[in-house]
Amino acid sequence: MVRTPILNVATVRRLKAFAWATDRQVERLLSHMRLQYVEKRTVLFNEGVPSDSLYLLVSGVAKLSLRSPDDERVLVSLVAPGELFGITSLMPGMHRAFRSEAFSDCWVGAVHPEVFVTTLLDCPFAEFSAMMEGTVGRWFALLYRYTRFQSSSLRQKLALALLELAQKFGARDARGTLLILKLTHEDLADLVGASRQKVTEHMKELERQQVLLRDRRRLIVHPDRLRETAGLPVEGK
Amino acid sequence: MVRTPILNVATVRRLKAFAWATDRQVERLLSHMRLQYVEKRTVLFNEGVPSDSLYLLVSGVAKLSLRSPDDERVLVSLVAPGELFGITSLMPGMHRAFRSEAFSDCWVGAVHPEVFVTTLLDCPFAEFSAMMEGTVGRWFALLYRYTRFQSSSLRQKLALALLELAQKFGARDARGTLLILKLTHEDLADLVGASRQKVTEHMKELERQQVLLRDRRRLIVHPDRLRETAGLPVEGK
DNA sequence: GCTTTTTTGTCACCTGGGTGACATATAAAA
DNA sequence: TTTTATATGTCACCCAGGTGACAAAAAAGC
Repeated sequence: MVRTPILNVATVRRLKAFAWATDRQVERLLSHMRLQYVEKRTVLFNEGVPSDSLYLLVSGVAKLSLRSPDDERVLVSLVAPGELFGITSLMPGMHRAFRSEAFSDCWVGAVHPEVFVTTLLDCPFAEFSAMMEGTVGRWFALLYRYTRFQSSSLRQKLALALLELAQKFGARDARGTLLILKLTHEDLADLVGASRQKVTEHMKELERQQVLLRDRRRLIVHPDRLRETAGLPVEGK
Repeated sequence: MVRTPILNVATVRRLKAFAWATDRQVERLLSHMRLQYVEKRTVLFNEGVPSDSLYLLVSGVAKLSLRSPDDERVLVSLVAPGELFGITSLMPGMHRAFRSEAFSDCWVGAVHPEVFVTTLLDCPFAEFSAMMEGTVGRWFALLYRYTRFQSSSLRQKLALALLELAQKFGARDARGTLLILKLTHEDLADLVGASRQKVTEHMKELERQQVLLRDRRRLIVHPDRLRETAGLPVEGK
């Protein structure tokens, strides 16, 4: 059996966690923290599930990963002792963006996000949470896209980028979603990190496959088919 | 000359900005907002400069980009009307991560981050700011790494990943920074999205170039040289 | 209208990195 | 120790995507 570590203010300070909080705040927070032992390779939470806890890594190394279209694991990040993780729980109704599992045997402290916020910030959780969503929510979406890029072909990257654009700049249209934006192939190339020529080739091909069409210099995309070519689960099936 | 748009509560609601805020809060916020016209291609802020304003895109399209090692521009994201951007200003002392420029002619509203937080959240800016840093700061670092990946060779990606690991898991050592972590080449490959074999080749080469060395199964890296191979500006020059 | 500039489409050719296969070295288990 | 499993090193071969070059088509100016 493994010895349970002592988790008090001094330990927290050594870990350099919650550096901005007062001793009193840290103490209160610790009194609400459930300490748990997680054995190497054990999954703490899976991507896509509702997120109801915030975690502090006390010892060991945790791992955040993502399942790619072709069913490979992308290692997104390794979490070091003292780091907070599982922060999707700070945004309202947001599901886990990554899977988290123990990279080595770990001790992890779990708190309810409400307790975390109200203890350290003295402001209602709902307000803080909405604020987070409104400010960093989109950045999170960006991170999500970029982590997906990692294991994607150019075709898939294009589809992902176009999907994001459709969400931001799309207007419903009889033929699909119209992008109210004049984009050159070069812009798209810069966005997905590819050469202009290859983007032209793939766009032609996507057009041929009826994933998108062009009306003069405006794009009309078909989000469902884009999701399919991007290797994402298609909505409603 | 261009007509100045009217920015009132109704407009804000139409833009779906600050959806969680009350009318009163939005009104107060607007009274502190400086509206400005930004002509296509004009730079609003540059990467690396101190960040003292938070922006709301009122109309037009803004662009966030990044200069890569080989001096190319990576287009990180296009900002749509109603989006907040420049959110590094919400974290204490953080500099701009990206350059922002007008992709088309834009109207932009600027506020001081303090005003933003205190108006919408009723909590001291310093506390909120520290909280943001402690929770989403690291995610921002991740986004930074991934956007850099976009235009990097495998060698550079490896260097970037190792640098991040050195920051998180590094311990000073006579010979450099020791990573207190047992990593296989396969782990590294998953982290940078490459094949195990190529990682082995590049690691050998980095070892030959004295960028890193190995003591049994532990890595000792030389951060400055890593920064150099990653194409990042080397500290202190 | 005509001219100039920007964007698109299509080549042929090159290269970084993926793949499979295998030998060797190192660590863990017995 | 010996055995077994896991990691590392190296190769030959293939392919997605980069590069340069140039023609055709659209836009933008005039």
